[in-house]
Amino acid sequence: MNIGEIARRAGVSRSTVSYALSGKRAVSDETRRRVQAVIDELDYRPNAAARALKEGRTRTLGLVIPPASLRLTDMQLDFVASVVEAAARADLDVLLSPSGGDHDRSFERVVSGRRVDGVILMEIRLEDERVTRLQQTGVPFVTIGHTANPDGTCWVDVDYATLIARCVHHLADLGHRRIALVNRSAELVASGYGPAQRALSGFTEAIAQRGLTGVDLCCADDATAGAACLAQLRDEHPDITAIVTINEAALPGIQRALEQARVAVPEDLSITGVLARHWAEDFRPPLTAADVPTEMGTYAVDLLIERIATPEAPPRHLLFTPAISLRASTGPTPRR
Amino acid sequence: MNIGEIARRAGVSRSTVSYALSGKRAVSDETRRRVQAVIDELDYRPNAAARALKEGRTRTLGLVIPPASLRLTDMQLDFVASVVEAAARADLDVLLSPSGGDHDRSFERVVSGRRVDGVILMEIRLEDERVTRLQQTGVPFVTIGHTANPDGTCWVDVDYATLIARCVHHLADLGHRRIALVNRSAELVASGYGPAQRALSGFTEAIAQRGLTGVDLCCADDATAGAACLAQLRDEHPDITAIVTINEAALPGIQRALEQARVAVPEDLSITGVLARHWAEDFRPPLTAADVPTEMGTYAVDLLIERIATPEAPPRHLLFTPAISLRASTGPTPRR
DNA sequence: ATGTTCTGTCGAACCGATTCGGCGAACCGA
DNA sequence: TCGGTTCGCCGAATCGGTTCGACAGAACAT
Repeated sequence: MNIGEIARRAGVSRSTVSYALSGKRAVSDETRRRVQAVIDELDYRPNAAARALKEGRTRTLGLVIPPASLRLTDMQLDFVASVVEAAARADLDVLLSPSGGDHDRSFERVVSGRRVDGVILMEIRLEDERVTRLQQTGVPFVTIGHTANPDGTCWVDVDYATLIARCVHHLADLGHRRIALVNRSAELVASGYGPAQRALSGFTEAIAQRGLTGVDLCCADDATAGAACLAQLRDEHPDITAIVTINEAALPGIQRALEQARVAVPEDLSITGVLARHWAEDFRPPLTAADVPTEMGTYAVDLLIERIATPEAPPRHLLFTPAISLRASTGPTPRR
Repeated sequence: MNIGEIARRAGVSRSTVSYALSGKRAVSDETRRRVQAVIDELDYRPNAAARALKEGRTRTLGLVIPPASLRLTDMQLDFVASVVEAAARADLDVLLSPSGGDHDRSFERVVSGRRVDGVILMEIRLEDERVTRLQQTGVPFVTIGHTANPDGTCWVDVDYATLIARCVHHLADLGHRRIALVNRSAELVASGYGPAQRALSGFTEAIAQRGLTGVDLCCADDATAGAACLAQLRDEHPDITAIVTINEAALPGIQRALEQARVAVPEDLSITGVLARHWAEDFRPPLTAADVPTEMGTYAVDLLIERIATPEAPPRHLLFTPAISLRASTGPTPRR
């Protein structure tokens, strides 16, 4: 079922079939109808590889995801889903490549085998060799999160520093003087993971600015660690009256530990942070939090499409600073 | 940087470069070294589209996922991750296609544009038109979950019926007489979603076999619905002493409702079911449950690779029936 | 009647790989 | 010394599309 077969059956040349399909040159209505009839009958669709070879583009986007060993957070999952959805809307396919572990063959295939027109890179480190590699090969790319020197690249990101600072200010306005930051895991922080580092810097700055007392701790990304983290906090810093967090996976554990210790939210302890909306809403009581927009992936795809079209244009960035949604988990300092 | 450029610089013909790379014909060591040197210098990699066109295969697998609107469960996520990982090990790439919503253009591109060598289809309905479509086009495919008439197709699946029955028997052995099944959402059951339906049939059968009293309810896939479901259960069927479930997303809500109502597990109520291991382990107390294997995706990929190699071979199936892991959430019937 | 423009179609080149048939040189045994 | 193999390489065809130049015929202006 190639284009030649269609041409023969319709009694025209191969180029005419091509033009009838693409509309790039005029074709008489009569001919177009005849061609279309044959196409419908045989359920013909042009071979993607042949088209890609001739056109020099694949109509495919590469999405580099963290390896399966690191389990994806809900936010990352939302991101992948919205990327795929947005690409589908633009009639683009998405090729997945696990990377960051030892699957570098996959990454190499995707970036230098010209399998894709552009790449979206998630889980960026502040110093990331994959970015360097992409710049070398000249493949258009957009990162989710940004590196230490972000001016030369395209990216979308959440402004963790500002958002965490806003959370601190919100708590300070309510009268809180001693606040804890529950960050992501120690390994992530150590490896230069942007969100974790920027959350910390936003936290320390805001704490200093308001003259408060701040405690920051790392917490692995699971419920058990969350429970342990809350226990440790109440043990070592019993005077803390509010918590700020970006660690979604720890929330169920925190919830459990709170109930076990009979700590009432927000009467005894206020909780807020930067979280995917559904995590905030699933907590009891629902968490006052900056909701990370789920359409980040959509914006990344738009940016990438734009970059593919005009690679010489100066790189653009999108930094999201969503407003804090007031729910029920923050309140005035408890009286003792 | 095409193969002609390499040939010119190495002073050989294009075919020699190709043979040096593939090893399909003898090439002298001297020539091979010279070619390799040029390739390394220019960082050359063959154009994937050209190769796919000539070879008639793309070295790419298609993975059809549910659309983003339905949020993926953790089990599905594990599955996607393990598919991508297994494909990468076999030097295959994975093309994502959201389908089941209204993005059928994407599905059509993937299956009939010869963009992939084979397809993995997840979230199968008992009657699924996508399966019919794939059979029409003759693209090799493997489904995760199976349709009403499963003999003609390749699939991997979890034997929900048997596993849920085993859970019931386990509880019956402990003395429980009145057991509830917390199923997935009513819509899923209504739409003919296999796991939900087979869980139900396994449940009813085992209940009848042991002469027990069974209650089955549907529960939306989120924490709030989980809490509501447990409340309803304790309200309408206060004599229930054990719960069996396959609804992971409802667990945090169930946990919360239990703690609020001061119901002790397993002293007042036993809980078990078929769940991804990490959900079972994150519960307090850890749930006795049949752990759904995380490597399902690996098996699906293996099966698909096999099917691509020998499409005429009779279709194979893999039905998983993992043993129940005894943890701490089931115990003898409470004395009143 | 003649020259010009416009329409619709065709043929051929091309994208970048793989692969088959063939060919010269080296090597073998008789 | 000569016929037959083997080895290593080359040239050309091929996969299935897209696109450019050419061209016949109709429409139109002069």
